[in-house]
Amino acid sequence: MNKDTAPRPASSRLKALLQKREAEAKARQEVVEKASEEVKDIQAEVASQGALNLQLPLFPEYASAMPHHWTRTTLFASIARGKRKLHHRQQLASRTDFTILYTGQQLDMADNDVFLHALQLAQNQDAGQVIHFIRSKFLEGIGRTASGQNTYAWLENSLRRLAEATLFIESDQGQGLMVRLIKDMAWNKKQDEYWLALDPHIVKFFQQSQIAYIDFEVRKKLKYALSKWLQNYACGHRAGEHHFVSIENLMHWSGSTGRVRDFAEHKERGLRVALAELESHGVIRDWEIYERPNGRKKQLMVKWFRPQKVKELSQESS
DNA sequence: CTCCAAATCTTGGTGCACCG
DNA sequence: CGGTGCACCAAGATTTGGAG
Repeated sequence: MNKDTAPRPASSRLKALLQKREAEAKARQEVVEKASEEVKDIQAEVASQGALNLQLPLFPEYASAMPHHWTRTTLFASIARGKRKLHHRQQLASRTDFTILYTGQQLDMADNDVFLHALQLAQNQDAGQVIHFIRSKFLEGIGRTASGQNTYAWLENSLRRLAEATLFIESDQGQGLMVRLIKDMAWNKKQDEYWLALDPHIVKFFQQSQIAYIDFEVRKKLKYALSKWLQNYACGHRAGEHHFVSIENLMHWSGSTGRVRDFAEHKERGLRVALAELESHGVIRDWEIYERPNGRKKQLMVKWFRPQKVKELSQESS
């Protein structure tokens, strides 16, 4: 108690204090009410998302799709037979604005075909809805004609690989997400029936505008794994423009771990063969490998032009 | 359409001689 | 030495042929 302050009579002092507290309490109450309303709004929003009104968009005819970012990573790699690695929280090669930690067996371009075809089947459906398919039809859909146990065993293994793959994706803005490529699977071998459901979170990637549409009619004709990877990559960039990229980056992103010179210069495989194949199907044209001065060393670069209407070109050629 | 077994193919990776 | 062209390697994936 400080005697220097002029003490008001106890009653009026208490009265003033009471009024002050009441006002504070009222203000708090208002804040709480306002906050609870906001919480309700948020809950409603979350609930509506929880109900998964999200839909995978309808793709153009004959097309499947991949998010742009995914096409610039080694999530699906161009690897040789028998070179599949087992990853554990492996950071996949990608551009710096996007990181993926990957756990599971390394996926190759044939697995990519399976995933893309699953997306095709799931398009225009509610996210996470169950897709039903017959093995032979599915294989036909990805351009595999040979039947037999080996092929079916391969498809089953591929689906398992996709289901086992776990991705922790984070943008440079700090937004993160854990997804599986396939969320649910069921099968009945006697009836030759299979069901699978994609991870609804994947659909979020397809809600955004940056989607690479991949022409499956063209893709089925592509012979080389690297061609398929490059088709993804090329379709992840704007059509009607030239694209320039260092060959070293392309090599890393496509999952090749050999020598850059082999990747760039080999006459019977590698980049040159893949680019030539893509050009013959009208995906790209006017490609060129060139050198760019980069400090003391020269950097191997590649450029190409991607026409607007791949579909028309491919129809002309067929 | 499904299954089986064997033959063949694919493709990243490696070693090496050669050349300036 | 540094870069190049080329042959060869591994090892499963894919094809093939045939039968149920």
